[in-house]
Amino acid sequence: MKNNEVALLLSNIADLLDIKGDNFFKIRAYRIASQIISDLPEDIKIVVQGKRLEKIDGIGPAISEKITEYINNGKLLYFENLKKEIPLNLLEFLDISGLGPKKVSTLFHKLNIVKIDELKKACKQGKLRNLDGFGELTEHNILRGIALKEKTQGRILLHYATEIGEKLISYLKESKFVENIDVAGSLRRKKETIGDIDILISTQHPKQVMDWAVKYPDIDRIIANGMTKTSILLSNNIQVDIRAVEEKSYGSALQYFTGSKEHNVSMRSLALKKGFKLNEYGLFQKKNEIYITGSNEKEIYRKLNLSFIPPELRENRGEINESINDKLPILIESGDIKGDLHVHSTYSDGHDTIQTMVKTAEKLGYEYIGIADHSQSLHVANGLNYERILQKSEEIKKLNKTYDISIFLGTECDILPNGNLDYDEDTLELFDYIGIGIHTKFKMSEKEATERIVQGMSASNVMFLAHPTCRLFGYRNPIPINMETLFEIAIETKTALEINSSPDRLDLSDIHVQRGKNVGVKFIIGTDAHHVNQLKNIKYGISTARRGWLEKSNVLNTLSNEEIKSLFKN
DNA sequence: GCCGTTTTCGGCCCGACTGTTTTCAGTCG
Repeated sequence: MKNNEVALLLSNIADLLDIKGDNFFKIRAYRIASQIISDLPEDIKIVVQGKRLEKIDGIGPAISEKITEYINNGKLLYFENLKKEIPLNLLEFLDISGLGPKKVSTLFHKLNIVKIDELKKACKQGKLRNLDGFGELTEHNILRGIALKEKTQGRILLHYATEIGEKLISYLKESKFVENIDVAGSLRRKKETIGDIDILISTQHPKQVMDWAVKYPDIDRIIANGMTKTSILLSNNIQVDIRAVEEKSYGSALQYFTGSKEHNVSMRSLALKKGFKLNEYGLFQKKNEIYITGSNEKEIYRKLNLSFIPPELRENRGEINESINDKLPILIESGDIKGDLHVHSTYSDGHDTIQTMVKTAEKLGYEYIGIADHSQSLHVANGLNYERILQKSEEIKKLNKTYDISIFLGTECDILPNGNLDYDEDTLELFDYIGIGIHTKFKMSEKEATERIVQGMSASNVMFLAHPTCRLFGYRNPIPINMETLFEIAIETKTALEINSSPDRLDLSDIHVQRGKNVGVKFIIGTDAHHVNQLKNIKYGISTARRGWLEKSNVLNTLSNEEIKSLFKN
């Protein structure tokens, strides 16, 4: 699937035009188109073949023609020519904090700088300070920006950002001047990776709050420090933006700082159409600037005749239209989850005994838990052979007599490189239910990966496919599965696709979840817990499910104990 | 470059902070 490739192409065009100094709105049109394509719920190739590109809102004749040329020829002449004018290398400069398109353009046209090393050298030699708009401090800031870029690997994972956000909030709350406080930005939207952490505060004494904020013990340096906005860089290189507003603006500020940027642009356009003006200080009458509302976020949506849009949906993927028509999904919530069917124990590579896992599951209020250990050929994970499955089965039978919660005997059976499952049919009969997954030989072509998975899912009685793409953030790329085929076979074989809640997996991703939902795929949210503390990671799987627009009815483990049992051998 | 229940032309979200200026451009979110 070339969706991401096309999205990158459009985004590169936007950046190059930006450096070139082209029309702002034209550049924005390319950026919007790029996002639309990266969020597209189907294969771009099929859309092009069906001549349906131009029907997509935000894609007009010019961009449609360019995408079509790229899909058909594997190349776009317009882009090739653009690259001759502005070297593609320069796009890297835009990631340096403090450098934007205008300065990059000056660096290129006045000093012919196209590489980071050249830029570093020029800064150190003081060659930038005489350029228009540059000064000594600019040189210093660029060098610091480069150092930061080299040190950090970009975005941080959701669970890590969540922890840091919670720590910051409890510190900031120590100030008696803080009234309301919330995380905003991508952290509130629960994106799988977070760029920086946004925190919003309402207060009548912004100066005192900001003074307290910059005394946070873990600070590397203060980037900006104003009356309403402070940015700090933590010693772990994570940037935190803290904003302070008055009580009467808290709701509109929360709406604004939660984003996404694209969602906000659409919201503000909608407000303008209805005769309002929306900014972080409130919703105002357009003509006379009279304040209408602002203290409560829900009220902002209500006044615009929209049903409330949960933060996880605010990505400008059609949520505003659905909200206008009151057709937003009723998103799944943590209380809907009735059990976890992807849990490991000391029988394979888990850290804790079945009993320990069961006790915690009971505390979480679950009706059932499924212990799905690894299969025999996965020696590194102490996979179970026939005899040890029987032994485990006996233990589960005994525990079932002692606990109110139902304990199921499951497996996370390997799909071997040849597509066969790791147990024969007789052995598979021993389990209450069967989960399958890939844990070896990840290097495959799309054809090989897809065939391997299709064959695995086609075996009888498979309940779910665990961590479908096998990705591990910062460690392993997703295996190249053809998603459309995967969805088709999932529906045909009644196999659910897992949303793996492990923070470094979150697999399937939100986009794929939404695509699957649209064609009728069923999902299951599992933690893959190898330690009792990991059972609580279910919240990250739920976040992904919510970002993929899932309702309770799309997820199998929202079913009651009796209902889920009836699915086991179907 | 895209879009239209005011418009096929003329709009397109909007404010804070920094650093380089001497009233504002660039960057950021």
